Amino acid sequence: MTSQPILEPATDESCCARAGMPALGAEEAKQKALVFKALADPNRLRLLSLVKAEASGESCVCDLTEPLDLGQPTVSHHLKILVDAGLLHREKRGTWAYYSLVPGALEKTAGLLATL
Amino acid sequence: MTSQPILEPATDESCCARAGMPALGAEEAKQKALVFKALADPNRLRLLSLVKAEASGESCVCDLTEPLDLGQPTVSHHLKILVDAGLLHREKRGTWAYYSLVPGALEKTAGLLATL
DNA sequence: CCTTGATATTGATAATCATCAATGTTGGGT
DNA sequence: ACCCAACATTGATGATTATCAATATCAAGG
Repeated sequence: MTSQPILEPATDESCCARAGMPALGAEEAKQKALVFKALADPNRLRLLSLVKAEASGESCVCDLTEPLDLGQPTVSHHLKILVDAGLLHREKRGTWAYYSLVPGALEKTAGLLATL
Repeated sequence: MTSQPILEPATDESCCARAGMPALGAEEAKQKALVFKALADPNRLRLLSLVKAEASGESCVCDLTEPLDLGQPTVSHHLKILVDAGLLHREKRGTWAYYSLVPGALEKTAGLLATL
């Protein structure tokens, strides 16, 4: 059940980020921290980098397992975390699962830092 | 001893980030992950936000303890992590310790995402 | 000096996390 | 129907981590 993207929760209740509030609320902070948690692991950063570097824009798990020197279940686990964070998109075609960057997700994450 | 800033390691051996390398190396990834690890906690995000929101640009620990509903040692611990990551600057004046944003650190962190 | 107040550090504990081995699932070929 | 290949899930384990209580440091005032 743990599969709702964090980065675009399909809108909160209010339309835009808080107007002139003094500081980050507890709930907002928890949401934003989830995205950074997804980035807080070297192997996940490398996964993002590998997917981004792929000319076709997408990579399957088998292409990502070897360069990271990790087992396939571990790679799948990391990819799931990145998908749940809204950073990667997963598309299954046949036996393969293709992962690609969610367009604009990295930029949006960078924006989270600006609106702290 | 764990007090070297990550965000500006005073230069690696080579001058600039890798030129046309296919993907993030293991060592680079570990360094970048350290910064995101520092951001991967709701209370630390709120600390950054509180410091940023302060008109004077700096906050002492006593001002940060109450709004987060955390004990003073815990806040000090989080602040240390943010300082070690190169995000906050600490200046001790008298009995108080004043924390302020390192200029450009958040922007530089955002840049890390662009150069994945 | 002695006390007080503001922070930092240490030690302990419960929770979270990264990893792997084993197993489950599912789609394509024979 | 059967098997194989690609991927996901589960369970277990060792390593980090967030937190607090207790204690240490350290500067300013009396």
